[in-house]
Amino acid sequence: MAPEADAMFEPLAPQPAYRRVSSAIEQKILKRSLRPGDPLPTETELARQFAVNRSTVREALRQLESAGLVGRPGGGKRLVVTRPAQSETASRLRRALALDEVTFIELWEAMLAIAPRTAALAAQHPVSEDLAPLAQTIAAVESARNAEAAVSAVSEFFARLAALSGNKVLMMAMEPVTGLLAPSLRRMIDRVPQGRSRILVAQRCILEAISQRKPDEAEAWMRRHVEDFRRGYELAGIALDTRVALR
Amino acid sequence: MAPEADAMFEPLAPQPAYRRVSSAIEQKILKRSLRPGDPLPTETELARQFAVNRSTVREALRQLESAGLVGRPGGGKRLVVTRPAQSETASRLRRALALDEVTFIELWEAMLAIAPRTAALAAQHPVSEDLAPLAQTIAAVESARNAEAAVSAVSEFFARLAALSGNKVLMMAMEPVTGLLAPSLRRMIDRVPQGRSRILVAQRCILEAISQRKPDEAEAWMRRHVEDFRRGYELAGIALDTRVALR
DNA sequence: ACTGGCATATTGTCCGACAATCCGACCATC
DNA sequence: GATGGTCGGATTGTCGGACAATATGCCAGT
Repeated sequence: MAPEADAMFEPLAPQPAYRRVSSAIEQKILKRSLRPGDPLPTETELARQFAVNRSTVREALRQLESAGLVGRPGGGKRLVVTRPAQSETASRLRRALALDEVTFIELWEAMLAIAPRTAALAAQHPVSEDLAPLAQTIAAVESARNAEAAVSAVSEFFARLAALSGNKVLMMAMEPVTGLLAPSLRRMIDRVPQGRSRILVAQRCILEAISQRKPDEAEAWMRRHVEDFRRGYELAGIALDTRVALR
Repeated sequence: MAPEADAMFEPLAPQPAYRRVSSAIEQKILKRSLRPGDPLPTETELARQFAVNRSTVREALRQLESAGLVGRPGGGKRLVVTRPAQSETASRLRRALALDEVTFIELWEAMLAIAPRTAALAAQHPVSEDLAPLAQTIAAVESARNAEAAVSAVSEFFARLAALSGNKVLMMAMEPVTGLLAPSLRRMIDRVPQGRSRILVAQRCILEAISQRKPDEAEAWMRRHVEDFRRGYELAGIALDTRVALR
């Protein structure tokens, strides 16, 4: 990872002003002295405080905007501090993975690691969760007219499950994986006729295990479910090292 | 998540020019018609093509730069298309999780899901990997003078392990988790005297299992290792729902 | 209290300018 | 021929100023 381990000097790079400005504001946000909802000073005011031109401030603001640290909720005019929306972060992660030429098998392995534990957590968490949404997505998988709709319902199933687990880290990890797996799943459903019914059986069992608060059972079913997914993929005759693509 | 489900109309928001420009370039990159390494046209040229002012182009470029889609490798002047560096994406994810007030226990659960499978994969992958770096980080943990160094060596251990697994998704997932867990680990090591030696024992066993290509054993040891971590944390008398902070 | 209108502030976009510096070409030297 | 120096043009970083569109806040009127 460090190809120039023998380099004696760091390349000295005086950062441009727009980056220094954005870092300064970013630090304030990360240190929580600027908190979500707080409005930022106006561009002219920022320019005055940093003693730079407004254009420079604007470039800095665009960086923060792109990072999701500031935003314009409600289509307003002034920028306010915000936290990166989970969906935003997830899609960024998805993009990064896709550009990294991640293969199906890598995603599947990650899925195999994450999903079963997530199911177990969803089953064991004491919070009196509402299982209706989960059941709804199962129904959506069943009643979906085309493969497209079925696939997105399956993704939704995993997302809801992660939400039930109450674990934000797992939620954040799950979304990019299912999102990237979706096209593969779609092809699989197209080619393997019994695929959908097998998915439904597994989902129902998982739901059942969760509603009965049996973590081990939920975990086991989920593991089987994920493994089944891989089998279906092989059955569909697609190479495991196929690189995933964006939608 | 959709508080205005009864809204009849989407708020029509004609996006500002700088966003349209950045989206246009972004699309080209995501579609791979602009590929990493390709130099972008100059700002003036882009301004001409999009028929906007150079300032507007610059704001768009700052967005892409912040997204890691373009960069300036080697401190050059011209921007070239690049893929988001994994470290960059990981730190963004770390930030997002930290701002989301993720708790220790959530991170730990994610770790428990990811790390054992990662260890198993590292042990079973047929590639003739070099285990020396892994052994080195263990040595670093042992010889570390202060808690700070020990902690960063432990993080490094997990990162190397993920690298050995050859799974980019797991690598990407591991980094933010260990990074956010680091401060907790640090406090734990400070307060639990035998903590470090237990870590070392586990790490050696994992290394041993990997070098002997015993996935199950590696997985089991890693699970024990992670569970041990939690125990140490409780022993240190820190609440499990403590929110993690950045560095 | 709600509404509508008005002045002001703020953003989005443009123009033009200039210093710093990176790049490539050209040239001298060994 | 390879290395190193010089130079001019191209490109970026930053600045100042300008103006239209519109969000915001204030005030009057009902």
